Amino acid sequence: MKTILELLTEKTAAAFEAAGYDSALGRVTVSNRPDLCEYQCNGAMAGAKQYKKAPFAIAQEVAEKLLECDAFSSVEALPPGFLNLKIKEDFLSSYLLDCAKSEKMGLNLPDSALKIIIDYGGPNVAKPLHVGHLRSAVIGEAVKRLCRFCGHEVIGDIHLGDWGLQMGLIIHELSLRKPELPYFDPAFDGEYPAEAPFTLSELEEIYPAASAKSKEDEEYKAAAMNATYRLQHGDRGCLALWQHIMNLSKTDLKKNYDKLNVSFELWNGESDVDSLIPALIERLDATGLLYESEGAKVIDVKEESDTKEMPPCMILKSDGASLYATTDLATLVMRMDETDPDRIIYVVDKRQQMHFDQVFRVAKKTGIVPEKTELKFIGFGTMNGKDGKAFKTREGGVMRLETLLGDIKDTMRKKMEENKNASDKDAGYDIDETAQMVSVAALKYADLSNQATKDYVFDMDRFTSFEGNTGPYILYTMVRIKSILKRWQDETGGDPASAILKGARSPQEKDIQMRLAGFNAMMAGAYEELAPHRICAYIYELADSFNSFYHDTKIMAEDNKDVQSGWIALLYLSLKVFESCIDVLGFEAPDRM
RNA sequence: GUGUCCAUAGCUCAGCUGGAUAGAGCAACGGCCUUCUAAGCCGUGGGUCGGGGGUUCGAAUCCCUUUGGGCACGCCA
Repeated sequence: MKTILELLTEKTAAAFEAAGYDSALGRVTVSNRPDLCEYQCNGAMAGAKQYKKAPFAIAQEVAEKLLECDAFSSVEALPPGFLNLKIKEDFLSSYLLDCAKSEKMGLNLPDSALKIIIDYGGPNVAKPLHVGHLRSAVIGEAVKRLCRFCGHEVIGDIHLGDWGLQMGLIIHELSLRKPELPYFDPAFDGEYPAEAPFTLSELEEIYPAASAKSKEDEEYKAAAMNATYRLQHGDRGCLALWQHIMNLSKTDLKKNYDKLNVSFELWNGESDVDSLIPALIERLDATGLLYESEGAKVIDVKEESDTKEMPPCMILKSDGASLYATTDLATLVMRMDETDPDRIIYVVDKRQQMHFDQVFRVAKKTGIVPEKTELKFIGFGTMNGKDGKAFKTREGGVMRLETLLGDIKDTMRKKMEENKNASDKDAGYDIDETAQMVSVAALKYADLSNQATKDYVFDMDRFTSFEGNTGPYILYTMVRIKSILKRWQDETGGDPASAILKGARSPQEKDIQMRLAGFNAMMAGAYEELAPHRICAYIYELADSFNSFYHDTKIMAEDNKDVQSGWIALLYLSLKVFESCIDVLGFEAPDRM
């Protein structure tokens, strides 16, 4: 269905036309002076030059034509040429009734769903998740859910880093620590143990230790590279160890992503495309675009319109080994082959912008990805600490995601215990579960409410205080709504879903209705720009409107049951909108907090 | 050096594609709990939108210029 702005624009456009002006001037927007009117149209000013006429005169003529309009209770022309439009209460409420009846609150769904792959997460196995992985996971998940909510078929792919030197480092370090293991015996041809010869925490200690050694010791590094080579060339022992590492690591990753409400449909990694690389090279070679430069194999990606220097994309190193770009291209080959998507969206640190520019150009130029498939890069900024530098622990180390989430949860729990009142002792109220929900909301909302492309400051104290524009504020608002709906249901036995929305009786109520009426346009805009922060801004404003209304209106104390059920309908609709929004953002609201 | 992104209240950020008096939150100050959760509500103070030009009826928004910062620029991923 049409957005309310589209409907109102149709009305004013017709009026412009009736008055003898271009109907394109009739664009209606939400008023930026809510004290004067709800909606406005500035077309008279835009058209003044074209018609060589005072904008105020045009506005007056158009206002004249809108007197009989069923949508506006008043239309006022104001100098220099504003057209101030006040909406009729019943026009607004009947629009909302239509929205409520539609599947997704008035959001238009596409005729045919696009097939979209979202590449996000990108953790390395054998390394714990840290705050550097947070943004990709949180933003990627939100973008995935946003696309899905807007009616598309979406596949999330974690794109594991599971095939590089890091694996060789671990294998080599293990061979030094536990040389007696059968994996290191070339003569061994029996079954390897099913149980991994190390624990997860050992693994997490081994990698940084090995990495540090390799930086100081050339011989050590060479041995690790050799282990990498053996792994990539099918050595049984190496592969078996690799499998152990993968199993342990994936289980742990899953557990941590679960806590964040993040999940992936595909757990593919670099290892899955390794076998495709030889064919990829042949294919690239066959295009004639691949050539040798300084010993390496590269493809030019310069374009006429470039304002900057664009280095060629390196496909093979001078020693013949593959690179980052190679696996990314091979991954594209696989994705086109298996899924043939209409769009692939990468949610990656913005510092990798140029790399992806190069990969995308090679993919298009060589036909790996056809013209019709859109390759989209969403680059996000760094999460900084209060000092403006990359977020660190107090000791200056990298903070694990688990620790961060745990700290927020602890603070949260304390706060809940302080606020505890008698009714919270009821059965079915799980303080731990609630603390978990609220902390996830706090963390995700803090991230998503900023524009993805910008760096942002993560201030632990600020986000655990839970005041103002925060995830918990949104949840708190929803809890208030849920609480009233439940009481009303208990007291009247009515079903909130069948309560009928009425025309607004107060400015606060009208404010909520207007915001609800803007839901479909907001969501469509957020999808268009792949911008979750627009959703955050929207629910914050909706929460603000609601809380103001809540304060002034004693819903349960209302004697007029007709009026009361109208409010219940409003609350029910608001809750539906809130729930849709936070579901897209990737968190949930408890019933109480 | 080249390119790119950014600069808005003391701090953290919005600003819906050029509109009226630039908005929130935090911090500061003052009010509001015998009635649906005070994680809330209402109010006060706080701005040369980095500087300078330009485009036009009108600019935080578009163009040029300048200053200060972040980031990226072939054999890491």
